[in-house]
Amino acid sequence: MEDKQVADLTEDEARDELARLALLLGEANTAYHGQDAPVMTDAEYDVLKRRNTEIEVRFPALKRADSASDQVGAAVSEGFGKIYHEIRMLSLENAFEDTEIADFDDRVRRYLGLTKAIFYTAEPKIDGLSLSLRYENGMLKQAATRGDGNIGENVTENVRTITDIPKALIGAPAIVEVRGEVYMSHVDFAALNERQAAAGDKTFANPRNAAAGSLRQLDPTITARRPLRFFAYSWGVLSEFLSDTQMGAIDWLKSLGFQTNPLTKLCVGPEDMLAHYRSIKAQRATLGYDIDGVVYKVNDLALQSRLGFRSTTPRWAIAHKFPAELAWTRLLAIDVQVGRTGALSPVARLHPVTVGGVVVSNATLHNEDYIAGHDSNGNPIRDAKDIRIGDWVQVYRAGDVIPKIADVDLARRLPEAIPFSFPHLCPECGSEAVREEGDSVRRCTGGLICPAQAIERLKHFVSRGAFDIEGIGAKQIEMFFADSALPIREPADIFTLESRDAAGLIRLKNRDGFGEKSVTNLWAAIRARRTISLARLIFALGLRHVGEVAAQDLSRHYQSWEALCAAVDLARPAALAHRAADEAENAERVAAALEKRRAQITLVHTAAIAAANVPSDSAAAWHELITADGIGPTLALSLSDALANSEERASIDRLIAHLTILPPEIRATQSPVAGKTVVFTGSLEKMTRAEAKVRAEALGAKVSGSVSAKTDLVIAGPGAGSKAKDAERYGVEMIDEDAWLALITGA
DNA sequence: CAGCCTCGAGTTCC
DNA sequence: CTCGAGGCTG
Repeated sequence: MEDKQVADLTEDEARDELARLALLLGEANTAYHGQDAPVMTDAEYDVLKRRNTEIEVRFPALKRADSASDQVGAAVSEGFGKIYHEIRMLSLENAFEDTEIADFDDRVRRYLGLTKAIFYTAEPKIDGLSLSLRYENGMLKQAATRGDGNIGENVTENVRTITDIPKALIGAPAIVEVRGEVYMSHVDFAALNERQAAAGDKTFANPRNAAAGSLRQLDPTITARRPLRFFAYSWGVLSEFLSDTQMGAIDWLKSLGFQTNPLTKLCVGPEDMLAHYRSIKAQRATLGYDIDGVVYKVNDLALQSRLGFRSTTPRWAIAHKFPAELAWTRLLAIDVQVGRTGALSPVARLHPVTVGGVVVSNATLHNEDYIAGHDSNGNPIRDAKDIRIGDWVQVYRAGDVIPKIADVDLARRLPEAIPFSFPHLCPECGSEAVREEGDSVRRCTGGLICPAQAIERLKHFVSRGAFDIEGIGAKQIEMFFADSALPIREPADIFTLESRDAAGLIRLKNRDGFGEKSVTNLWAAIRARRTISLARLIFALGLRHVGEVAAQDLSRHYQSWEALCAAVDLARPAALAHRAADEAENAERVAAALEKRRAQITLVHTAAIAAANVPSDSAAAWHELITADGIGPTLALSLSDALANSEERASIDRLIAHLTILPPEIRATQSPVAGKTVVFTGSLEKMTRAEAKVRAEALGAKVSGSVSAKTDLVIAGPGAGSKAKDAERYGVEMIDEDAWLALITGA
């Protein structure tokens, strides 16, 4: 049937064939996106996909809900449903040195205001995949991978085949989420690879990949034949909590029937933790499964909740990683890439070598000083080496991910090897590439003239946190940028794509990779993004120093694109005066060293003139900009430069013309301190300063360091000094710590 | 003004 | 994931 012409298929044959294709394409997609090796070439994939589309066109009624043709271009289906983690699955802060563990303990105790030693659990860090299991009324209901921490993949059916994971719990609360690590033992891994090889199937590079590949099988019967195991070590949502310590919770998980790691131990203070680390490290080879370090957690759960979280990691845990695996290989070439901001980044092309179970053929070389081994003044740089093409280099994967060069074997250096000369012209557009004083990167000055920068900025524009247009990813940007019939050269072009296509002679749908359906979907996806939040728009522009968070800050502060532009435009003279003053100050420093008085005097003079000519409303707009939350002079100047650049501005205006911009949502919060600016002063007795700040912010308050007319509330402990006086002077309400606690807990 | 924390921008492999 | 640097805190 596979070879039968589409025109000759009966309806039943077509249905079966679509099912077969769905399976094959699904597998290819999973393999392509996951950690597994690709199962087919792109060309083979295209042939199957085209056949799938042809059949669908002939038998529209048979089209499957999971049809691959619904995925546009190379954006392919995921194969698994998505599960939202009610409680985020976080990553851990990493430490490599013993001293970092003492630092961690110091930080924890300082934050809590404790001087005496505290208890930590220490357990091996299993090198597998984290998993969250949800039980309702004792029954396993859902299993999800970590994903990005917020949203994971639904692998419930596969997880049901893992014997270490109970399908039912006895005596458990109504809702229990258990978290832990899926892994494969060394023995099982070796046996699996032997079976795979015997059957002519691909073998896995390491147990971690084997576990990942097995868990992400679309067919649970395959997972069932893979020997996966599971250690429980944490939890998410619990309808009822039964312990007040980490160790107690682990014992509780064990009593529910989960495997917990036998090397989990309670330690007091850093020396004890390090001793257990060394003990685990010594046993590493005999454990029978891969571990990549030791995890320490504050044992007291009440303290854990006081410590809380930073943006991506808890403050109460740290992973102490084992030293990375190293491998020697030859450096074949050094290429220089150009990034979105014009940064020239050197990349090492290596003779392929296996490091930690993965074949590495590229490695980052950071910047030109890193390759030279010293900065532009000849001072040696920490960890950097004089690296030359042809050298034998030692490679490792930092954090087990990014390949880096650890060392160079000077004894094996060829006598003819010469130091790498870093280009001073952009390799992509030939513009001059300059290094700002004190900057470690050299940047192409070509701006949007440089094709590399233009492409990278477009890729950023359509990326996930920005416009996130389904069907236009990095690949499609490359394609459309080079396209002569239907080009995308700037963001606005994306929104004129459909009308240009309609008017064009060569229609998009007639070309490779785009069928009728995918074109329709693409237009729908683009239209859907004509309405966009202000924050996403600002972020998408890809201005230097303006990332996702800064974009949100700007959005929240100015509420509309017009208001933002008006403020930035108004602040322009003040911005220029600020820069002039900066340059004058720098010149002063240089002048002091080199006695270049004349140049300095000129700059100071220019700065003075610039400052004198700043209208007061401009100065006010500038002041508001740089005092807005999270915005400083560097970011403000970058923003100002971008909007004052006529070409850039015109390009942005062309884009805006196609958009409906949504103002930021006002955070609906009932807390009595929401939106208020509060200042803590004096000593606090029931909590530390840091805790107080975090709690206040969680309730929507803004915590400031100094009292001003804008302050709404001052919380004064004993020993409050000048800030209490300021509060009186500005007539700001002042309360003590107890009143504050009553206020926020009463809420 | 120094040190801490968070953010931005860079990169690899599959 | 990590480095460097911007912005904030003490």
